[in-house]
Amino acid sequence: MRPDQPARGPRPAFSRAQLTEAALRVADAEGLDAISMRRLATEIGSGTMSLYRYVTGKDEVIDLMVDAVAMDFLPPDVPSGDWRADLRALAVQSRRTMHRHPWMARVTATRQSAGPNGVRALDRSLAMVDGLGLSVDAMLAVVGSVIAYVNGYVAAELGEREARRRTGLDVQQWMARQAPYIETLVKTGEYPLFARVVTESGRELMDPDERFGYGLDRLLDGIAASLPVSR
Amino acid sequence: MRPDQPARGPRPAFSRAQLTEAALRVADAEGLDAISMRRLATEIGSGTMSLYRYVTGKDEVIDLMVDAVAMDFLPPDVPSGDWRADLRALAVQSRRTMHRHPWMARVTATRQSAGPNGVRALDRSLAMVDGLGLSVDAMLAVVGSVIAYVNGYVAAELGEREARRRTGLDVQQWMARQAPYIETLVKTGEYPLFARVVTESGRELMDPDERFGYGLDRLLDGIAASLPVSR
DNA sequence: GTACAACTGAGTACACCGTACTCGGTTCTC
DNA sequence: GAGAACCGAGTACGGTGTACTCAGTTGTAC
Repeated sequence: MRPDQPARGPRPAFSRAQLTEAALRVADAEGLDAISMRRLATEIGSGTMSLYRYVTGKDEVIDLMVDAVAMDFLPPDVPSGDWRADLRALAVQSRRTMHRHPWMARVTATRQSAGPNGVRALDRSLAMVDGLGLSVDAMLAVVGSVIAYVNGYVAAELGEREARRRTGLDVQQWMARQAPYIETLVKTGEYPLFARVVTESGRELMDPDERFGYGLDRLLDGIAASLPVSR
Repeated sequence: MRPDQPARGPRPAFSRAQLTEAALRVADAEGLDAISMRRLATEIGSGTMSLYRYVTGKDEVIDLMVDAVAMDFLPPDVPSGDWRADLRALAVQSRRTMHRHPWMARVTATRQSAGPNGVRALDRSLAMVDGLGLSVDAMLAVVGSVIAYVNGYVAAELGEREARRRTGLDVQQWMARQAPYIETLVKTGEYPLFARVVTESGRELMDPDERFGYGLDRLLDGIAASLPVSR
């Protein structure tokens, strides 16, 4: 990493913080693909190559974005004492944050956040399950499995939304476009259960929040049952 | 979709199947980013734009790839009767397949596979938990949560590997490069549990397979406990 | 047997992208 | 005031996806 304030020379025209702020603004509004060095430069009012004075490349921009957002779902400093409530809140909060920053899921799925905020978040997450009689390794496995579930669930959730957003169609139009294909699939008779899902989903089943909570609670149930001393 | 064999005109020089085969070969060996229309064209020995006779665009190429691989982890036609063993096998098999095709996790995380093989896989997965007294909706939630966990876990797993692969360093060099940064984090004393992870991970804790199985079993435990009639 | 329509592969061109390298001008330290 | 250090910007290169055009080939219908 490069120093934030230089010793000599003219004062920088902007800061890394402003750069990340601009990047977040663009990505939140138009998706991750809208981010390019040229775009960020015009957004910030500077030359394209000037950005490379502040950042080694595009990858570092994304690292900065991730770490900035990581602050948003930083768990509280000290655990409440109820590990289950804490883990659940962590999951719900993570999902909420990823919904607010839809590009996030695509990134965190592939790249672990090793920035200061990311490490702090991990540390506090581990603290939630400390003192339950688990080894450090088991603690990692517990926290990791919850995070894996959240990331996987939200990624799938946002995948569909992203696909829709890219085509520029609204929900109605998009479903209308998919309908004939789904119809042919159902008509083949080869996918009986899929067909049941399609026909019964008319009366809107579980809403997404509920479904997310369902799997999460099953996971937490299983973790609770496996603790050395049940609490 | 366009017809596979045209009525009139010269016989096509290649087929969609050959195109997907080439794409899979490239992606498996060099990663998803190595795939470009120009690259695929030279790989197949044709002009770049000729590909667009077979495929609407790059997105469809990837759809075809996903559906081709989906065949690899197609669950058996008829469930064994042991839903838990079936779901577990599905998860393990999915993970194995994604390891064989490392680009897969990045794609399935974001885009659901709606091709024929993908739908068939979903259908058979649902069949595993049919007849357990669950509503179609609950069945979707159960299967979906397992898939979410697998996708999330494997994505994280492969993210690190991908990052390493892109730098071209082997495991030793890569860890050596990260070491000083981790050291400084530990030395701050602000991340006590993270520090414990680092210091205790010297004696190689759980191996990845075990850790994957740990979270998976917790999830399945929780699902089992929530079934209307325990089996 | 021939005309014609359909279809083929290939080429050209455009608007993007990330970033290596270079240069003149500004500002701080000594 | 002299000089080093650092700034912003510009140019250029090799890549990307794909819209559009065009000559050539092939099957079918008469």
